[in-house]
Amino acid sequence: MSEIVTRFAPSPTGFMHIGNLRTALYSYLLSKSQGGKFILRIEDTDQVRLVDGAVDVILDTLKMTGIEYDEGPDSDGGHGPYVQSQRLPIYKEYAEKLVESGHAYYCFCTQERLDSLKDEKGIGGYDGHCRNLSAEEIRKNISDGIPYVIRQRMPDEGKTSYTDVVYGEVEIDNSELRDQIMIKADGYPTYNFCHVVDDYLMGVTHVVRGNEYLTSTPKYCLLYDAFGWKRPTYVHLPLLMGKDAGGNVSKLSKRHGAVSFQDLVNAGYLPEAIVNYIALLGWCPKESNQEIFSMDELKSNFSIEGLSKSPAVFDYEKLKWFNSEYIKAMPVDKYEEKAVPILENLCADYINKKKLASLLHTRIAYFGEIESFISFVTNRLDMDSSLYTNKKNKTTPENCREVLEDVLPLLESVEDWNNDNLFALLKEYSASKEKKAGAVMWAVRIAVGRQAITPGGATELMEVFGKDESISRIKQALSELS
RNA sequence: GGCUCGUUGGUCAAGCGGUUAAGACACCGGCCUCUCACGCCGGUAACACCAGUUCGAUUCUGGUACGAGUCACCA
Repeated sequence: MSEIVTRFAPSPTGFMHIGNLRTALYSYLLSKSQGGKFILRIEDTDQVRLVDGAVDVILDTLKMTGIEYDEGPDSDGGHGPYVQSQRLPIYKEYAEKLVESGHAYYCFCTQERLDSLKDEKGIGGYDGHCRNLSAEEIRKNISDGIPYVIRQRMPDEGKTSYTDVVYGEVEIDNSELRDQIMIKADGYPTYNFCHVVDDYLMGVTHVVRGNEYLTSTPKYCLLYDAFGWKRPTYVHLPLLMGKDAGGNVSKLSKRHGAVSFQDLVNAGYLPEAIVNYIALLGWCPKESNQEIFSMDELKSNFSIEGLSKSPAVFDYEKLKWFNSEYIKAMPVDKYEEKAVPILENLCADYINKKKLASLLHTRIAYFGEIESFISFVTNRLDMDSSLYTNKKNKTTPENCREVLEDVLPLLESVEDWNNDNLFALLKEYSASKEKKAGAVMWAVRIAVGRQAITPGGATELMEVFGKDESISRIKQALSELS
């Protein structure tokens, strides 16, 4: 059996759409699950849409996600160059071959004429106007400097079909196929043509790509046939969808929120969690209900039979769950490496960041969420004394005030200010007064935190704030209660 | 509009002729607990519709509806 070769062929648009990343992932996994080869190719033939630094975005993303290519722009495997704009002579040569064999032809039609062919809905369709130009006319037009493109000649009748690995048999009437442009007037090839040439020349055996190519694939099959090349195996993937506020589903785009890999990383999602989640959007392991997968596990578990046919809606809630699982699984030192700097940026010097970070560890779904959790730390919030009322612990503003008065001098005398000592102290106090520990804790927690729900209990909060700030907050609370 | 593909709970998704139709997220209860979170236990909720084929259809076939993709000198 010959080796499987797959590729990822993004356009350098400046950002990595999450759906595109998933395509890369599946392409990579398909190859690596079988010990095959994976190629990265940059499709930059649209000179109008070139963006500076866009290739770096692609390279960085693949690096961060652990999708490693065997051949690519910066690692030649003998099939280079891997950037299409550097392969222009190759496309020219192959296009000419097709002209010679009658599978393609020169077209000199103007944009105006093409536009006039479009219907009221703006749907175009070339009429084959230049199909049968004589050699004489072609020579004259070229020497007159009339711009031209090279078009693929589609069969007039019959059907073209192929077997897709996930969708099965796909058959299209040739009458549906337009004489598509292979080489543009600027001399650059179109995707429709050059990806076929490249895939063949680079030995790609399995073409993995989005479902939007399902119906144009017959044209590519015809190209393979015209060259006399063996067609690759096609693996079309269901699209990634987004749901808007109104509940409408459509192709995942910016209106649905953050959709680029970089956006998600910036929001504080971990690359491993993102990869894990998108791997499961359209693929499911066989004979297992496992959901948490490392890249190595994905490689060994991936199988093409697990691919789904139907589009999947990207669910930020589920992503959050994956991310929180990954955060919780982080070793403390690694977690602190990420969380503490964020807190240092946000909090005053006297705040115990490590402690705060540890309180947040099981509470945040992504790192960008930290800020929203700690407004009570960075400010003394406005509060209402009704917060002191708690039914379960039978607390009221009045009895909380008594507790705080009792407890203040006790706290002031604490030398070693940490959670364990503080907890023991308050526990002892509550026992001596025959109060519920919860009632004492409630009073202190509200006085110090100044909000109903806090990440952490009374004594944990006090450790975070340190002695001076804690005492100061209790004094303020007392003055507000009198 | 033509063509192509799709349709299991709100979302992801197992199932591949006979099942009490898995599991996960979300949601709702309960337990744990210095509030919340974590953790644990439990619950609500689905085969788009109509015909066939069959002893028997969520599973096979056809149609309908709905959704999506595509019809560029973009990929």
